[in-house]
Amino acid sequence: MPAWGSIPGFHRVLKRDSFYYSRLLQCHSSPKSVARIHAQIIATGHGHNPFLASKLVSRYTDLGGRGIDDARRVFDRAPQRDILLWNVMIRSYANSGPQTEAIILYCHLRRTSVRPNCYTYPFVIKACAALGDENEGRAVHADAVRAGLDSDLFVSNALVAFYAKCCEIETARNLFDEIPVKDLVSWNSMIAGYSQNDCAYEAIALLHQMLREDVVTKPDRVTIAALLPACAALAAVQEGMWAHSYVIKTGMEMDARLGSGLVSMYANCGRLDTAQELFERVREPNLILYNSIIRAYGMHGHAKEAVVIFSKMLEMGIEPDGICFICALSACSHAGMVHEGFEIFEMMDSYGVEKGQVHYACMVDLLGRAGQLRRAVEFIGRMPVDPGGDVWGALLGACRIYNDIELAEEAAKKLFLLDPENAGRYAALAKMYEDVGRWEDAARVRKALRDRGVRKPLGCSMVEVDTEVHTFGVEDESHPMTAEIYVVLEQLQKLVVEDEIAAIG
DNA sequence: AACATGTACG
Repeated sequence: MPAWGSIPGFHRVLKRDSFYYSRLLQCHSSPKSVARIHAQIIATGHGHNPFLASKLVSRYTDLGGRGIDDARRVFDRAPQRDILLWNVMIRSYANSGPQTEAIILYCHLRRTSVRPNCYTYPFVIKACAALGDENEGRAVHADAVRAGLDSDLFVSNALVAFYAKCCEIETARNLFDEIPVKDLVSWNSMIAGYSQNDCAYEAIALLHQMLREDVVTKPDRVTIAALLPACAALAAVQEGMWAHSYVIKTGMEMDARLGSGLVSMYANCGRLDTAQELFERVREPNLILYNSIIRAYGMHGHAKEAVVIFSKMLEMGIEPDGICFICALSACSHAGMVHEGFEIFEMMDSYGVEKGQVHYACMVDLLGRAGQLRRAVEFIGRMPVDPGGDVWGALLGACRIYNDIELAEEAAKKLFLLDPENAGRYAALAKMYEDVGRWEDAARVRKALRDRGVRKPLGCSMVEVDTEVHTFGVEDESHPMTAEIYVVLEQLQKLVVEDEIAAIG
């Protein structure tokens, strides 16, 4: 702009119509120049032009921060609003928040004579998904049906993602199946939906359906990133390695999104070394990638490494979040690093991260596993918030290790009140009674458990051998090779004990 | 002017 202005007579050749300002906005992105062009638009009498208002709304929103407020001022002052202007303003709120504003604007729009079009619905539905507002989303869906736009591919894809986000995974699948010609986003939305709803098997099955049935649509980095949590959940190392090889084969850059998914997948499949190699390969690491690798070390008992990499992350200036502290604290607790755990716990305040139930539970677990049950109880007593099921559950787990039945009863009593549907914890108490021969008490707990009806499945480990997935639960004797497995398990336990003795001596 | 992606205690 300054360069053009310096050409003599330029302003006479160039007509300063709305297209001129539109182009001008296209090539200027700093807050100052956007504001200056905005002033010019008003000064030259183009302020009433809804097309320019749309451009300004988009531009201001792109600036980030408080830019969206400037965008809203442009929208509010526009003397006339066409559907484009409504759409870009709704889009701004859907993407940058507050998403409730997107919905409020849509409601205003419905009361005008301007008709929403096939661009409007994806924006509004996205806002509903971000808020998890199921009722509003259903209403918008109904509007789209009435407007005859629900068969639009973008609207359908947005609805699939929305219902998946609201845990209506079957509704999502039904809509997905209705899409006659699916595109990459259709497949990605549905695969991601399954992954996020703990339907790991379905996610992987759908990928295979995509590869089999849709010859034109090829998986991209979004497909892979959505698939990886499913591979991790099933410890499906074959599928996970296929995903990894696909990344390499198609020359995808190893960004933090793919990296964190792959790190977690390999860690869950027991391949810590591969997870570590992958972590180092990511050029621009971010918080989530660090969280993944810290958890990976922690879950494999390498707490020292987990803490080292946690410190390295802080040195790099990456701000930790609540999840990051959960990963670091649990690493400490599995390795008995009580002192380090408390240091990290105290750091939460200085980083402005709020301490949640899970963090307190980690600390109880840390003390409890280390055998400091009294200190754990004191810690619970000093908590500034009411201890929840997570906290009592951690204490109960520790009582189980150290056979403190009285304290276990106390913790279990609280758990019955707070978290009556969690079967695994009562099973732990019942097992303790059985260990000391208090069969009647054990039977009483198991009966109470049955009476409550809902039985959450117990946790289990999995391992994939060739093409078969084997699962193992606590006290599980259902596997055809149970006898052999327990022989090996006993050998391992002997090795661990010898190792511990060697470490002490 | 459009919809889809990663990390979480026991």
